[in-house]
Amino acid sequence: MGNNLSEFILEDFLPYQLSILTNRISRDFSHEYVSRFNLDNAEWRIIAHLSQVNAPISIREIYSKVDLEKSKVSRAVSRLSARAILTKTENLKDRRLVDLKLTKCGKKIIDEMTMIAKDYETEVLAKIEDPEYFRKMLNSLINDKIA
Amino acid sequence: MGNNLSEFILEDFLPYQLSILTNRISRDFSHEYVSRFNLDNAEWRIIAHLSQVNAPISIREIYSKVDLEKSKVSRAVSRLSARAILTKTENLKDRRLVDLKLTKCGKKIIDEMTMIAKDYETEVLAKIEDPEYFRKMLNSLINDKIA
DNA sequence: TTATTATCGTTGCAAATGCAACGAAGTCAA
DNA sequence: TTGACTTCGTTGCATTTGCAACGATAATAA
Repeated sequence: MGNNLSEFILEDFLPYQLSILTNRISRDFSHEYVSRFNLDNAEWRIIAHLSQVNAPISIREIYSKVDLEKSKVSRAVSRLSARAILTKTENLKDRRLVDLKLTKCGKKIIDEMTMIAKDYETEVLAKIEDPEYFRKMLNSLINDKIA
Repeated sequence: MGNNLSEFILEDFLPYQLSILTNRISRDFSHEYVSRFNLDNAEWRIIAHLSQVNAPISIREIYSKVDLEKSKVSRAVSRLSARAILTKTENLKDRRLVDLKLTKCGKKIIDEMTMIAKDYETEVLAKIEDPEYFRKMLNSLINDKIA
């Protein structure tokens, strides 16, 4: 009777599926840094990003690379600074900038989290047939070009 | 010198990658229902879900199936009702429940959005080598079992 | 029946969010 | 130099969010 060809099935819709999966994974993994170090997602990303760079970097550098709101980064950085997980110092070449740098405490956190993160990732990928290929396709979506 | 084996690369971390991709896709697609019908994500999901069911369904039914907060659904439903996109009526068998039902206006919206959503999905999937296989793996992650 | 417990949808409220505006600092051109 | 413009990080503020508590209804047990 009705034209079922035009039905819309939300559960099969790619953006919805991605959202469901991502939220679940995000929630799962966040449990690790919340329970151990009482960090939120922004704080976790900031620490993780900082750990990759040797030289001090600015707030601008962070929010442009790590997909977070400017004000969110600013506030998260303040909290992290208050907890001595990182230091904020004035950049002497350009005094508008703030130099951010992990403290020993911050490095300790990322060291511990690195192992946990890798384990978690392995655990998730174990659920799919061809993890390598999946990641390749994921990357091609992220980078907007055919893999 | 340093033990680089233990470095953590945020950009390669699966939960982070999924988050980036999902946010981008979500933002992209939301543009369609925001600009055309001034709906937010919760409203969109509610309409989409309602369109799949013939019988009226409750708020509880929606938030349990569609991964939204109870209060978010309640408020979104009120807005949609105020705009006559759906109707809220008391369920006579169980007066705690509310019967939700799309109006003609609501059906019109989902009809139009169905085509747009399908086109968008096709467009996204065109960026990967083997869309079928990708979806299969995505499903196995969502359903937590090996595909 | 009555008492207890559970479930429904709504709402109060504190916290989080995101935008825009701000002061401070730097850049550039006249 | 001066003045206009840009960029930096912070913050004010209105909106959104999510949790918990609530009244209303229903289910269960005594």
